[in-house]
Amino acid sequence: VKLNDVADLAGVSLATASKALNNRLDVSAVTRTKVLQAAAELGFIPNALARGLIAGKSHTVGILTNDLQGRFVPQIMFGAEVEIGRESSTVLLANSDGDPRRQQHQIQALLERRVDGLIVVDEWMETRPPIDVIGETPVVYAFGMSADPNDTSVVPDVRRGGLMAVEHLVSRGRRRIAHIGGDLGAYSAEERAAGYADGLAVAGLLLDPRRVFRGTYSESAGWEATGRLLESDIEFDAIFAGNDQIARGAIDRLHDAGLHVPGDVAIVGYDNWEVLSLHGRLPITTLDMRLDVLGSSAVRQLYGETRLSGKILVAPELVIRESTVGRTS
Amino acid sequence: VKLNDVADLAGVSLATASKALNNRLDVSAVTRTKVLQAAAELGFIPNALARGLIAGKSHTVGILTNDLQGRFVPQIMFGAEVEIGRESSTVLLANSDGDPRRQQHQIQALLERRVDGLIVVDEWMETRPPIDVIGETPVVYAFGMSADPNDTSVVPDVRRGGLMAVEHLVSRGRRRIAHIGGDLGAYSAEERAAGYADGLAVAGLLLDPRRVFRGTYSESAGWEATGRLLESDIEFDAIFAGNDQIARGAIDRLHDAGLHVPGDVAIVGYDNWEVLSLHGRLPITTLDMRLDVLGSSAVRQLYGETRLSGKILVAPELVIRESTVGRTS
DNA sequence: TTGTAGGCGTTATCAA
DNA sequence: TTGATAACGCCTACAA
Repeated sequence: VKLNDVADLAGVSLATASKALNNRLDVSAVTRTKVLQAAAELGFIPNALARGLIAGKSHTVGILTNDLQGRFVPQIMFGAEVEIGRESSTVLLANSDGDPRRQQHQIQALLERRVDGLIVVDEWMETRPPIDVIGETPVVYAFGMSADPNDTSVVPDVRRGGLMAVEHLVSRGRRRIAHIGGDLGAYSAEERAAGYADGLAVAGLLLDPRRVFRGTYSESAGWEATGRLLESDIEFDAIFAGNDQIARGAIDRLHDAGLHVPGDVAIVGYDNWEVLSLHGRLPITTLDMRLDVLGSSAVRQLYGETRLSGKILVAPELVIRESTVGRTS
Repeated sequence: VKLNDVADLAGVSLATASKALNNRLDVSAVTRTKVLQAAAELGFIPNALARGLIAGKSHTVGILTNDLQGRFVPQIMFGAEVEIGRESSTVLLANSDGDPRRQQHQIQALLERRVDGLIVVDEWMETRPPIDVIGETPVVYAFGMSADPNDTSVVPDVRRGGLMAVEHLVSRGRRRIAHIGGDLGAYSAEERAAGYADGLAVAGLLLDPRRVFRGTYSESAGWEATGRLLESDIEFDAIFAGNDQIARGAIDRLHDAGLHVPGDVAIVGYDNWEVLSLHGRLPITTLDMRLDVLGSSAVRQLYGETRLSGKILVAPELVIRESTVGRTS
């Protein structure tokens, strides 16, 4: 069933039917009603391919990722999808699963479908080579950062998050704040550590290197580093953990040592990974990167008149839970 | 740059250029090379909208979900995306976020774009009303089950998973196997409990109702139920947990009681949620629902000649880890 | 206010 | 083996 059929049933011309359905002004109210009725009766669904062919655009945005299963990508996609829907467009999804050859295929497929723009979403906050697009299609990077500084990359402000974590702990009266961070060399981990240093500086506290541990982003790393802290003679009344897994490991270790969280030691995590931070043994105060906001920002960059170059930072949000403000604190 | 430009540069007609690029037989080798060269030189990208307009299909599958952020949906999408790529099609993604009005919009948008089929992915394994599609577009449900038995629904065989869990524990010499299950009334929880009963029956063991606990799918539920088991005089040497969160809660509780896992009590979880099952304090033996397989099965149903009606079950896979075969067991 | 006709980029059907 | 030409379904000047 096509527009022609609708026009026939309504007893008008193809052109008039088109105008009526597209809410154009130069159609009488009676005609419009007739056409709408006919369309409804026939269950008419306009063909977006034909429309797109004429318009030269598809009302479609491509999202290119290489890790659908990660924990960050889906959240970013969520935010992006909402914003794309707001532009009455839809999402064309392509996942390369880390295979560059496959990715090139995917890009081709998306360009053939004439996406209005492309969002490249990484699972890791690292600098990455720009993708290879021929033509004018605008591209925005999300979470991962393009190596080309002229590209637009939307990323979480994790350094700020480190600062906020420390500020919060200081506001809870903590002064001897340790840091158990993630992988050495990882951008996100370095930035969080830098933010930690910022926070201490702002509070006028000395950064004691013996209170800083760096390992992997895992429970066991948090567990072990906390163990070493306990075994040493270094005093500490709070830990800023590089992520919620580390935080969970730290909490379990403190608990096993008979210490109370946050009574004896307050904990701040990062990522707000709810299975750990909200539904775990003890709800954890943590920094939410607002990946939904990040996703929608990326889309707005795509649609905006002027695309900013370089990194666009998205502020995190501190989510306060019992690991810093428990009743016994 | 369009096909016409390529034809001009190659010095052939539009029709010939088309044939050359589509690997049709009736083109001389020389001409084909000329055309391919011209296309490469111009960076020609065929317009899929024009193609789709003629073919009447878009080489695109719609994935409709209402919870992008869940932990099951992304995995299912992953499997589906791979399989859809294999058919050299792409994914049109739409997320209604649980809003029925929005969902109707999304369906409309996907149909307008002439998707070749629709996959409806739920975050919960529950019976759900079929979606309202006008026209011939085939629909397959994944994870959630359509209330209409004529529809095709691809779901994990969780009952079988319960059976496999018990069989595994029995094979490890356990005889007094407790079950801490998920929400009463939840399909997945009921089926897992039924599988637990199956497993005991197969092994010739008596189902002691005092060894069965039902609560929520949470760490705290696992923690508490295990506590009650410990406080009672009921003997148990293993727990089949309804999911990995419950399993983790149980493990922590046993640990706090000074018991060894799996030495004193072996634990099997469900879902293979890796943050808990693999990267947690103790790697957990668990059942993986093979959601990637589920996703690709759904796609195969869509593309297959004959679509099966009713539930299509996907077998789970037992992932053996230290919570049942630790060194001290 | 309505209708006619041309065109969007491609493929497919015929003739040449 | 090649090339005109008519679709595909819709939108939009422009004419009536």
